[in-house]
Amino acid sequence: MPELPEVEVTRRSFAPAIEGARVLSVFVGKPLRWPLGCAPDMLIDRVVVGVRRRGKYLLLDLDQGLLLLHLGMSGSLRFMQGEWPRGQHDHFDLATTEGVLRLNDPRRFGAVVYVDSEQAPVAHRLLGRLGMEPLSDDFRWPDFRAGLRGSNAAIKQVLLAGRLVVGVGNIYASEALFLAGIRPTAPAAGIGMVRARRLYEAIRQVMERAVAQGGSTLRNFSSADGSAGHFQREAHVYGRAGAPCHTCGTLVRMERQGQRSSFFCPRCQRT
DNA sequence: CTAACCTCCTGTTCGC
DNA sequence: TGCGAACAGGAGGTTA
Repeated sequence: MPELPEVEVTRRSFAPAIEGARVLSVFVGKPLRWPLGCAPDMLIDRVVVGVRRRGKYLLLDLDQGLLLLHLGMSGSLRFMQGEWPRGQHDHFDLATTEGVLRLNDPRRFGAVVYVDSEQAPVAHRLLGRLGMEPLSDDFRWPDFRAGLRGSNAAIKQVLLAGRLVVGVGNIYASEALFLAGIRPTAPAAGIGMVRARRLYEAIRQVMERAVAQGGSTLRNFSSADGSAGHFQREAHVYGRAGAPCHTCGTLVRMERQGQRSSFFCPRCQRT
């Protein structure tokens, strides 16, 4: 499941190669989460100026307008030169002078949306409420601390909501909370200064480490050059229900929280 | 405003 | 061995 590290690793794996490319043709397959928002042929002859990321969205800047790409649950991109056979889950192609950017997404929770500008209503609806970027300088401790204080919801839900900090999905929320010694169900506002600070550091640390490891490949994630990630080998709690905690040996527990599974060590994460 | 739930989708896993 | 049910969850939308 692509979270921030997977999206960032994907971005880095094709951004330099696609920069300056001119669009030759566009293929749109089965419907994704939202419609493209323009006639596919309208994109022909546009030039890809750069690739940015905001939260889990990739922003493909064109010389006029931009494409918002989201990988959803099961999406991955490939960027390659030449032609290669399209599989049944390949639902979008952007063929350019430098190669073909192709979205593969079996479950089709992903999206490719064209907008005229980041200020367009559609873009604003999708991007406007996003929280701080954990890997950037705008991830500020005072703001994070204040955000926690302001919510009585369970800390894991606050992290997943993305209004305070973006990009933290189910895997990395569980891992960061383990590193900080905080139980996923703890009310955000009740977390003390020291542990809140530890969580702030843990989010940064786990995101940086995951990017360095190429993300997590649980089923079939790979970056746009086809390489898999390795962070899943380092997971302390995610997917380890019933296995001994790396720190204390207590068996890791899995509990439903909201509609999701949360993993934690009942001893290292007491409250 | 918040919080809980619903929804989209298909490959994989599980129970009988 | 087969087959349907349950599960996986990002995240916007809906409802209370």
